[in-house]
Amino acid sequence: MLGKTFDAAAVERTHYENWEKAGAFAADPNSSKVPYTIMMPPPNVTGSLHMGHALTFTIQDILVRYKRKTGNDTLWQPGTDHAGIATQSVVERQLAAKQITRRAIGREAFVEKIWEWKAESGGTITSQLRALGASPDWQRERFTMDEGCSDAVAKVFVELHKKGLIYKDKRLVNWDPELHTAISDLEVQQVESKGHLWYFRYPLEDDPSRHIVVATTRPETMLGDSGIAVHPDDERYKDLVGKYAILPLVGRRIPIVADEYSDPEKGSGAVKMTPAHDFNDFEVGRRHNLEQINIFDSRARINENAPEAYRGLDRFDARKKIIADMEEAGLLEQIEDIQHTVPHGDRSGVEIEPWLTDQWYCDAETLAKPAIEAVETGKTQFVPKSWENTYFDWMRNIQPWCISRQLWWGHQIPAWYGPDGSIFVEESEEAAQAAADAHYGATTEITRDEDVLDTWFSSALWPFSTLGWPEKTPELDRYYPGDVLVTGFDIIFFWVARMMMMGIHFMGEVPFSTVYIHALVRDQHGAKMSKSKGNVMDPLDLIEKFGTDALRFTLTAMAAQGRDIKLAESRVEGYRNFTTKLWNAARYAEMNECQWDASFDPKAATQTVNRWIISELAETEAKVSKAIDGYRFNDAAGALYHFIWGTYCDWYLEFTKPILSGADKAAAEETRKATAWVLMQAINLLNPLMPFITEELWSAFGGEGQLITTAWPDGLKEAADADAIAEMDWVVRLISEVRSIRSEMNVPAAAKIDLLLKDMSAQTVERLERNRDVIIRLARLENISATDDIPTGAVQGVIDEAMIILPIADVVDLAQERVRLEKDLGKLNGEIMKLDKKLSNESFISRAPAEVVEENRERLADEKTKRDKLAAALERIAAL
RNA sequence: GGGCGCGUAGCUCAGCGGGAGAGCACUGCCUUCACACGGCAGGGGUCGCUGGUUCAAUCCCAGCCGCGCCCA
Repeated sequence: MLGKTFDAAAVERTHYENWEKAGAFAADPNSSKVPYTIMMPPPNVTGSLHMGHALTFTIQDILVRYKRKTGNDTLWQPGTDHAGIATQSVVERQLAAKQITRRAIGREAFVEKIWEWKAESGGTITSQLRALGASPDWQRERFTMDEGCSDAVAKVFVELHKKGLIYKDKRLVNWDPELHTAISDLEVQQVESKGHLWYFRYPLEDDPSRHIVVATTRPETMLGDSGIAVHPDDERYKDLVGKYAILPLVGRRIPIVADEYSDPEKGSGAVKMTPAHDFNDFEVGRRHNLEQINIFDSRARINENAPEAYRGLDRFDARKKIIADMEEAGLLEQIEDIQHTVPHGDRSGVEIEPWLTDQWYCDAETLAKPAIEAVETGKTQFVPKSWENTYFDWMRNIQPWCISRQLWWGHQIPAWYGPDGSIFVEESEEAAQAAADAHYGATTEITRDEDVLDTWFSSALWPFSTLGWPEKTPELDRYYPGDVLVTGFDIIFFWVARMMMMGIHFMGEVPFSTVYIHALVRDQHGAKMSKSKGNVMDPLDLIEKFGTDALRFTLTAMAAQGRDIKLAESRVEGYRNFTTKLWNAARYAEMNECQWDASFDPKAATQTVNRWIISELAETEAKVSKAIDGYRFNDAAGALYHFIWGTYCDWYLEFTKPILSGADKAAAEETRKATAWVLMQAINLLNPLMPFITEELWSAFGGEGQLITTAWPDGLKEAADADAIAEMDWVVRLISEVRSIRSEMNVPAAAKIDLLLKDMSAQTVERLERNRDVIIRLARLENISATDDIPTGAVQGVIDEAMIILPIADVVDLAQERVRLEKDLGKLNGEIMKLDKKLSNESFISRAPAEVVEENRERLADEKTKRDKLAAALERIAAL
């Protein structure tokens, strides 16, 4: 016996364990079914489940569960990535609490500590994914730093290096002075902030009484200035180009050059050039052979390349001192308040310092070309399509990808150096040693590059490294390329772009044919969820409160393409109520001994009401399949919600109550079976969205095996019956009309009244006879009969050709009835006027498609019939 | 500055060339034998503004106003 409400917490764990035990999630490389592959973008091993995860994994899970049911051999490849900076920071903080630094214990011991931590807490996110009901093939779970993935990384690095697509270069990088590592452009957040523009006077070499004024937002960088740029067309400075200024506080002689980079409108029109500390200056400096003077150490303190007075100062202290010193020297002309963006590291939160270092780069431009073409030619398609623009824009302007990081946690770069700096890039130390020995002609000591690779380098290989590449495994052959990559737009650059580049280069094929970009989950007011704002909703809290199914269904129902999700707890509550509704429908079926019979043949149903619900089910199945196939998850959720609540519960279960208790045993028996059968089919359709409650009900009703591996309903269309739909639609409309009149006329809910019908067609008479009991029950009637007369003071309505007459003269307030009829007539007349106007328009008749014209004619006729009947009813009232 | 997107019922959003929809909220009635996490009925919208295309525009196009995001 089912309990009064669904207790999610009580059954979720059990069903999940049963699925895993039964191997329901497992891909089967030996299967003859068509493979369907989703590569789970690996979450950070340090992470814990947030709303974004909940959405993205719910969507992936729906696709995978659906495809399993529709006859595919599915591989949903799970795993985690090692999240270089994030993970290293966590462990460093733990050590710092004990006053230990990583340098103090050394690389080997430190990395060991991280592995220990990973063993301890690395399972958090995966266990939370289980709580969400995600069904990836856990047996195949991978980690970006496990042996196979690491081998793939080494091989890729070596191969790309041999082709010249990976190289070492001295360039400016985004340096995080807190974490002491280079970071990617994508890990830099531009923060809008208030700042100042300081105007400095730099004296001219040949006439120290004259100055050129430069404006800067970063005075401390002047210590590294090696030039001044002005616009070639700027009349103010034309005579100064080619001359020299003397850098104050330093005394260096620096050239004044003409370069279009300088904007005459901005500041003074003259810009100081610090090629070692600004990306734009770096480019200008290259064009004019300006010196690159690095004035910072790795902590962004002034180094030995600056005058002694400033050495050792932190960059912000140096700024204050320089401003003070310039002012004292009379060289500070003015200070302007400005609004500008300042780059910050998204992990450390500190200001990023553009810094000149030796780093490893990947030639992303070359790798991007085929990746761009693959999307242009449709080998990979974005859904929604508009995201292609974002992808193209980034890929076409891609910069060399800095892949080295000054961390200890990650894939150590497979490059070794000889005593003279010669580089040996090989997959193993032995191979590098052999190469070095051969190079030097004698056994020579080599040392390995200290740095590790960007985490995204290994994530880029995920679609094939997890399948065993570079080995030619059956899995690689079968599951590559994958079908769809599901992710948020903010990750297009991180995953999509890089997986595309590496996949095409090493596999010769795109890694996935579709990229589905879903929304971001925001709070109910549309603000991004963040810890500092305190508006974070924890999916695990919601799961605990309302159940996993309710959370999943909420996210699905709100996952409309191209729009962010503004999530409020009340929505989850609303869909929790939906699970309760479904649960109670099942409880009702159970109480009425509606038992599941797998052999029930929907095509053989004889009762109109059963043929009708089967037809509605068939339409729902079609809608849900179409919606999931088209990544329109909200449509799938909507169709199921409407069918289960609005059709099955609100109407079907009510329609069939008189049959169940009626005298026709055969009809009752068929209806019992149909009730259970339709419920079980609906549960099957709902299963990908709400896996737990559906599995629970499936077993409660004795469904064979587990619902997760039960095939999607098939052949429903053949059982659909348009006549049954038309008939029950008429019944619904009749009942609704009677109820509506009763309510408006304040007929007490408990009062049973008579219903008279006039002018019925033969078909209506038949429909009435077949559904008499149901109509009496649901419209709360005493009796229904046909009539030719309209009793005095009766209340009237219309359904199609027939008049609805409720002889309740004794309780009717005539004035109220007049108001009701006039209101209805008003609406009808409005409609009729619009249709009349349209149909009397010559161009409409001649240019609109014939079926549209015909449809409008029919509608007009229907509305007029109804209007005439109501008008007559109103006249009769007036005559009283 | 460049790009993308959004302005539809009180709120959150579907719809996107031919009769304005949903959920929640709201109002009234109902302790009807599955469900008050419920049932029945109902109110509420010049579909941001202005033009254009069309027989027909919430839907397509242009401009404007307002809002958001991404990139410089």
